[in-house]
Amino acid sequence: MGNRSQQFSVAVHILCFLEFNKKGRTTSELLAMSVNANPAVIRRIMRKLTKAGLITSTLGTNAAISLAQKADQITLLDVYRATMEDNQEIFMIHRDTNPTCPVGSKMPYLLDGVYTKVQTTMENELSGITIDSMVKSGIVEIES
Amino acid sequence: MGNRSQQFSVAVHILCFLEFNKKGRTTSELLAMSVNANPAVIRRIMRKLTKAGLITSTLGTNAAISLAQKADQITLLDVYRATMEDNQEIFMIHRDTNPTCPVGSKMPYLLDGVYTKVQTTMENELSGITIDSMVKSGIVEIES
DNA sequence: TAATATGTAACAGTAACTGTTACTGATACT
DNA sequence: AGTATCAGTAACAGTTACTGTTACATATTA
Repeated sequence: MGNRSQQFSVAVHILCFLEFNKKGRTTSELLAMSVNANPAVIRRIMRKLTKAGLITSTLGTNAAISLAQKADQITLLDVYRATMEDNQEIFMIHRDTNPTCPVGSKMPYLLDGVYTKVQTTMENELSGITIDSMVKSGIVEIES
Repeated sequence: MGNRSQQFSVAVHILCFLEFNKKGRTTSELLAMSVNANPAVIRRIMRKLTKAGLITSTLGTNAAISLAQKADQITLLDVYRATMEDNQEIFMIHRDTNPTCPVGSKMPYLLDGVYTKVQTTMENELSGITIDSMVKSGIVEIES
């Protein structure tokens, strides 16, 4: 139970790093060092962020990764949508209930309604937090 | 990613069933039929609900399961807390980051703050939904 | 052409949940 | 007393998903 994947957190980490180091050149190996994970893991998450239009990357000797949008326009909802691709739902619904039972036949529908409401609230909260605000609030002291 | 466990949903199902069938006798086998799952699965979840003080059960020939509180006082937050015991956190944080990196060293703390805020919002939403309201809104037609 | 770094595929290891069986223990009815 | 019933619990297999890792293909720059 609970969300066992750390991809959302690592994705936020990557984006914050890119914003923090925007004057320098960021590679997947550098990100891997900051996150303390394998470069392939970073690239696996990068693929989703690229697909979602949040980052861009170039190939070759001077390859570099950078934000595809301004940091104050990338919200945690964008990151959530990008990393949670398949499993967008906050809670899993047991849909294989007994269709002949007055309760069982209606539970999936009922839960759908309730979870949608909760999730919308959560997403509104996420949409109010930007990468820029996170970096500025927590990782500033070195930049002048 | 996302929450792969259906225990929260099944727990809500169980509680709604108990409220709906409060004039009858509910057994774990009856619940298993409504949920369409093995009775042991039901009992596994019942254990958590009992521990949290949401249901009571008796043993013996006429054993029965019933709500330990009035249905309009049991909220989905109670159910969430009961079933998510260990994994209360909505998102997993990658805590094994690089302590020598200005970004990596601060990410876990930053994410803690953000996630706590989001989770509080979600929990407030859950605390506004009761078992009684769910049953009344969706599973009423048979009761007069 | 060589070096560098991303893109991608494949595989093992691990963790968690569900499904299932089987047994124990408590209670009520005969 | 004795038996039937049903909750409580433990144990195990099967499945799924994520992380960690290696290896290779691909694109770009020097």
